[in-house]
Amino acid sequence: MLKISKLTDYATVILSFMAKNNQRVCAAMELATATGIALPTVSKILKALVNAKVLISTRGAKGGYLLAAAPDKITVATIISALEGPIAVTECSISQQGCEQAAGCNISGHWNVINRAIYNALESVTLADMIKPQETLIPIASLYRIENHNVSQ
Amino acid sequence: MLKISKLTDYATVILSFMAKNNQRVCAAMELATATGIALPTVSKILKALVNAKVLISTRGAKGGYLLAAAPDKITVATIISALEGPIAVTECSISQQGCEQAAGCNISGHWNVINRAIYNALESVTLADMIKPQETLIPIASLYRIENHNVSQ
DNA sequence: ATTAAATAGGACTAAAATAGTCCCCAATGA
DNA sequence: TCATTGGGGACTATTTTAGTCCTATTTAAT
Repeated sequence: MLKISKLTDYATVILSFMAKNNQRVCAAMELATATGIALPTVSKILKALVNAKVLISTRGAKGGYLLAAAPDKITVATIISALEGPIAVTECSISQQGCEQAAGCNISGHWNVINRAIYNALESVTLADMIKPQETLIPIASLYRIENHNVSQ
Repeated sequence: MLKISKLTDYATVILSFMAKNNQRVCAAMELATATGIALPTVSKILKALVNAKVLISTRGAKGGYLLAAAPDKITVATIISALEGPIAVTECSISQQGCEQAAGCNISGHWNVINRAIYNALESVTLADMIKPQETLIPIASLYRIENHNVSQ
């Protein structure tokens, strides 16, 4: 199904909340309450986002988390790779080792093309887009081919 | 990491082999030998591809599998959805139920845009592309934005 | 100084998804 | 009629993901 993990999905919810409250430090506890996600899980996600430099943290009393950049500078690609590592459709596209498949694997170059395309798609949507009301979007769809979904599935 | 499953990866290897031997019926056993993938696993994949109408099967002695269409009509999107179901980055993009996340989930529309973009990317590459020598490709990359990968990850 | 409120890091467990195998049935050609 | 080949589905094992918890560290307030 080629899906993102639950944690990544949560991350977008958390970050959307923070984007709406822009420039205010939020404690993990507050975010847990606001989103309905359990505190330990929220913490885990926030830690990952800090490591990926999507968030900045301050420790100690009155500490918490803050977006490291403006919402329109934080892309979905960034969020996904913060929680799941590099965006790559196959293992072999990450490690340049190539796979051990004996025969017929000269395909990796093609996966790279696909990866690039997907990466660009994910790079085209930002946190700022995500907190816009739904009507105002559909813009990037026009960047991509919409026609001929004709092969049966 | 947003990756396809191992089985899907195998499927592309198997289908590539078949595309190169186009218009010849291949038995599961032959494909297992040719690709180095275990027979039961190959069978499982072939069954899924038949169900998705990517392959046509003939039973009985001298039976086997055949591509249901020309390699340039079989897209990567089709192969992935044959093995993994509909291509959708989030659960909620499939079932229109919406998610149970209490607060702040008006995001689904945005995921749909992303799904569409990814789907089109996967739809742009066919089996025929995959069996081409690597030099001859990189075409669809130009359909997508390549610039500004500037947000840190 | 001490304490309370926060995050950091990492170990651990539980749950779910994926991969892989196997068995018995149905079809077909020799 | 028998050997060969696919069909369907159950089952097990493995791996990944999700979720929790514990201990240490930092900092503001008193």
